[in-house]
Amino acid sequence: MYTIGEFSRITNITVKALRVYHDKGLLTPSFIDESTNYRYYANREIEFAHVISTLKAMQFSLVEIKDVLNNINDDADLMSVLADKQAKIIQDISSLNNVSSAIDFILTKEKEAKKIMTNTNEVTLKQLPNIEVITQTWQGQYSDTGKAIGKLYRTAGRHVTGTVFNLYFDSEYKEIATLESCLPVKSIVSNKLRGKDSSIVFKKLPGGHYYTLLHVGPYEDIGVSYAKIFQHIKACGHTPTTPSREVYIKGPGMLFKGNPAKYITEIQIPFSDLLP
Amino acid sequence: MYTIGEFSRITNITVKALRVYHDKGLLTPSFIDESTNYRYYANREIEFAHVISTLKAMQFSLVEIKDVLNNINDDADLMSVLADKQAKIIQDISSLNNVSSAIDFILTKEKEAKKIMTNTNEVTLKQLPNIEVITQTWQGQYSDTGKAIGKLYRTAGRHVTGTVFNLYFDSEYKEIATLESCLPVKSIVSNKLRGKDSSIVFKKLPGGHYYTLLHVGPYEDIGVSYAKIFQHIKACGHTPTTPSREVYIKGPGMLFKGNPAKYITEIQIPFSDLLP
DNA sequence: GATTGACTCTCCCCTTAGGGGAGGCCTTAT
DNA sequence: ATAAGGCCTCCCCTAAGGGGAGAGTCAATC
Repeated sequence: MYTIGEFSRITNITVKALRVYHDKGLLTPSFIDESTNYRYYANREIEFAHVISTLKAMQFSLVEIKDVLNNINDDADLMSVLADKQAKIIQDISSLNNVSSAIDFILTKEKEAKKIMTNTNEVTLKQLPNIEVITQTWQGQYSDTGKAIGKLYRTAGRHVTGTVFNLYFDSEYKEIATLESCLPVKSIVSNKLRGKDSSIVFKKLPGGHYYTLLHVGPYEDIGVSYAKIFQHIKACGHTPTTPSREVYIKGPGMLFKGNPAKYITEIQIPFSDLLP
Repeated sequence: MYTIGEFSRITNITVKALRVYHDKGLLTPSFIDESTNYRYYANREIEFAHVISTLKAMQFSLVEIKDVLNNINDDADLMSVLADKQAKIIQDISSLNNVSSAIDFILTKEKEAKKIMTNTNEVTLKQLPNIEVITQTWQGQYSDTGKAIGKLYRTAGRHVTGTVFNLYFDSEYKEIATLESCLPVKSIVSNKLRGKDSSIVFKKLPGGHYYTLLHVGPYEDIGVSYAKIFQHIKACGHTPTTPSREVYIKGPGMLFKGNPAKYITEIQIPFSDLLP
C-alpha cells in the first residue's frame, strides 16, 4: 500500500491528477481510511495508472479513457477504438499541415518581396511569358481592386500560381478607369467556372516584350514612376501601347494593411516600334 | 454602422464571440450607446474582424492576437511571429505523427496475430533466420518477463524490429528457471549500449532449424503444447536441445491484460539428429 | 508525551474561448 | 399600443488539472 505521494512518484502522475482520476472514477484507490479520507494505493493500481498514462498520451480524454476502461473487454473493440482515434489524429495532422502551408505562403511571399527590394529599380526591358489567369473586368478606382481580388482568390482556392495584377486599358489618366483584375492560376481552374458567376473569366494572356519598373512606396506616388518609365520608353524610340499592367508584388497583406512605404508595384508597359 | 447581429452575419463571427473580443479589448465597436450599452460597428471593423479570424485559423490564442494587433507594426516582426507559430505547429504535427505511429504499431501487431490465429496449429519444422537482439538474462518465473521486457523496450526505442521472446536454458521444468529475454532490434542499437547498464547485451543470434508449435490460450496451459511438440520430435527420431524459445506473439498488451484465451505463444525447439 | 515537519485532506479560484440560458431593456413593425 | 425579435448583463458550464488556503494526520525525534 502506498500513500498518494508515493504512488505519484511511482507512476509519474501528479497528486492533483490522481485525485481528479479518483473523483472521476477512473482510478479508485484500493483502500480509503474512512476517518481520515487518506487514499492508499496497491500494486494492482500501478498497472491501471500506466494504462491511463498511455491512453492520455494517445490523445484520449478522461471521459474516453473511463469508457475504454469500463466497457471494453474485447480486443476487437479496443482496436476499433484505437483506429477511430488514429483517424481523428490523422485528420488533425492534415489540418495543421494546411495551416503550416498557409503560413509558408505568406512567409515565402514576404521573402520574395525582400529580395526584390534589394534589386535596383531601374527601367528594364523584359520578356514576359504566356500566363493563365482568371480575370474580372470592372470600372472604378485602383483602391477598389481589393474587392475584385477577394472573389478571384476564393474562386481559385489553392490553385493560385502567382501574384495578382491589373490590366489598364486607358492610355491616359482617368478618374474612373476601366481595368481587369487578373490572378494567375493553374489551368484546371477553368473547369470550376462552368455555370458559375460569369463575370469571372478564364484566359490565356500572351506574353511579349514589356518595359518594366518597380515602384516602391505608396500607390499615391505611382505617378512619378509612370513618368520615369514613359520617358525612358520615348528615349528608346518606342511608343507605349495598352493594356499596361500593374503587378501588386506587395501591398496591403492578407493580415494587415502593412506599411505603405514598403508597398511594391511593378509597372509593365507594352510598346510598338512605330513612332506615334 | 451595424448592430452586433448584423456585424455577426457580415463577419461570420458569433455574437457571443464578438462580445468576448470586446471584453478582451481585441475588437472594440466604434460606437457604444451609453444609455443602452448597445454596440455599433463600422465598416472599418470588418477588416479587423477578418484579421482576427485569420489569426485564429492559424492557431493563435486571443491573447497572442491582441498582442499582434497592438504591438506589431513592422512586417519583419509579423513574419517572425508567423515563423515562430509555424515552428510550433510543425512540432505539434510531429508529436501527433508519433502518436499515430504508436497506434499503428499496436494495430499492425493485432492484425498479424489475427492472421496467425487462422493458421493451423500443428508442429512445423522451420528454418529461423539469424537475428540481432538485445537481451537480458535473469532467473525467475515466466510471469516476471514483463519487467525485463519493459527495460529492453525503453532501451531500443523506435528501433524495435520484431516480437519479444525468451530463451530457456533448462531442459526440464524448474520453478525458478534461467532465461534470457530477447527483443529483436536494428543493429544500430548496439551503439546506444556503450557505457550503459551492462545487464543489457546486444547479440547476433544464429538461426537454424527448429521445431515450432503455436500455443493458443493462457500460459498455464502451455504444458500441453510442450508435450505435443516433444512427442512429435521424438517421433521424428530427433532429440530436443537447448536453448528453446518462447515467442510471445500476443500476450498481455501494452494497454490491457487482454483475454488470456487469445494469447498466442510460439514454442521453438532446436534439436540434434543424435539419439539421446 | 509533546513537538515538529512533512504529508494529506477538502474547498475554492483560475486557466481557453466561448455556448446556453435567464431576466430585463430596446427597437421596429404592424 | 402591442408584440416580436434584438440586445444587454450576469451566471453557470466546459477539460484537465495547477495554485494555494486552512485544517487535519503521520512518523520521527526530543
